[in-house]
Amino acid sequence: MGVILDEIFEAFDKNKIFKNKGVLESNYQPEQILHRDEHIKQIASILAPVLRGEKCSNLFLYGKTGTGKTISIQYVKDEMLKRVKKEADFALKIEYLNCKLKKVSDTDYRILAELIKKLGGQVPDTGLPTERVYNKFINLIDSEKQIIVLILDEIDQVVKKISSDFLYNLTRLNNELSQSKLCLVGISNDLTFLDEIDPRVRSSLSEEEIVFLPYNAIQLQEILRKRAAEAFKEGILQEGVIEKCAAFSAKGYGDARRALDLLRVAGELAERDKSDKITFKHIDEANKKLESDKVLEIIQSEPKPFHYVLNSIIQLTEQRSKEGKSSHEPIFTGDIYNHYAEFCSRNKIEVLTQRRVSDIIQEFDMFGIINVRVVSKGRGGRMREINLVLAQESIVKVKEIIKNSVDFR
DNA sequence: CGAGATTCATGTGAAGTATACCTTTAGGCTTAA
DNA sequence: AAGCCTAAAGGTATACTTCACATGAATCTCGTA
Repeated sequence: MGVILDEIFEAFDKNKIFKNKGVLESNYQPEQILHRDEHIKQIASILAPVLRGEKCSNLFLYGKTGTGKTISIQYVKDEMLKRVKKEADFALKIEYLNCKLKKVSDTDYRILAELIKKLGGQVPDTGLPTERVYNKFINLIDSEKQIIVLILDEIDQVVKKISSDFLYNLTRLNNELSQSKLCLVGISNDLTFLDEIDPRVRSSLSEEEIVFLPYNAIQLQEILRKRAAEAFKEGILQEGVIEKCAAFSAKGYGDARRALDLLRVAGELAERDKSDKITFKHIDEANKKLESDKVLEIIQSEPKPFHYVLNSIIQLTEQRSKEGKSSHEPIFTGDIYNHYAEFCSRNKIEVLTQRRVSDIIQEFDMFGIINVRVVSKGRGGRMREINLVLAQESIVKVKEIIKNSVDFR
């Protein structure tokens, strides 16, 4: 019955492009994963002991973004959870946590808090001694006989922001548990991650390792075709669009997630255009849009002081380009700080120290909003040379955001 | 003329401060037996 | 007497400041060819 209704609704739907947009969204879990059979088999065989209530080896997955790490582990996770219900003399919990999420990323405290929440406990956002949160976590795990698989995605972020002590503690946790067992699955985008961490952690965390290599252009195309067939209506893709999407992101190291985003946004743009085809033009536009959206989101979530600094950077950049294209003088830390300080005092905003502004500039660099290079001008001193790397259209939007956060006189 | 010392303007690390939250604890008040 | 609420006490995380030292090449100094 439902199927029939679907058909009716679809027939009446004015939407010419999408059949099922969800297929292209990043949290979509396809029932079949292309080109990752080997990886999935490996993961499954390593984690299999868990189904019998035994501890399995800790596992470490790495590969660049969009190489199918997350989707593969999720797939195995779901399959295992399906299977475990039949025989239940112990509880099996598999928890997935993306350590890069804004609310999680900063401290070990937050990660633990998040894990506890996922396991059904309660923890406030701040205030508790970290030690106590650890204990709470241990108690929660050990309260009943169970086996827990913790999947920590983007685990490199944790170590970058915190320290490897956190991971060390986690790997040692099994010693403190009496009834339960804990298995760790780490996922990292950073291929050099393992080399940089404490060897003690390294040996225990990566008892097993699986490397995910990027998809090549042909594999990407197959993946895109398959998804596109489910997501779009028949015949709305211009010839070569799939290839172009694949090419766009194969350049960026075969990132499948990005390729799918590209396809989805291109579809949305085509829809807005009232076009009945997705063309190359839409792909190009989608590419730009994705770039600027990412940046805008970051900027929007930053606190006000960041906006003031960014404001100075933008204004100085525009000044420089107006003055004369020939000179094209770069901007330096000092310029920004002076402009910023003047701007703040003019608007009666508290002025931050140079030290702090320096850190803020560095953070902008990490976000990719800015390109920064430390240059020494000999006796002229040593400073950062700063280049804004935003497209013109996103600069306009950034200005909007900033304007809203500044209380002009 | 060239090697080594100086110097500039800021990078960068460590440690300290202020603020915002959080739990625990203890005292006072209410409630029910 | 037990239960509940509230305020004070005691902790932590975070954003920022202060202090102090590190950088690295243009420039200066000065001995030497």
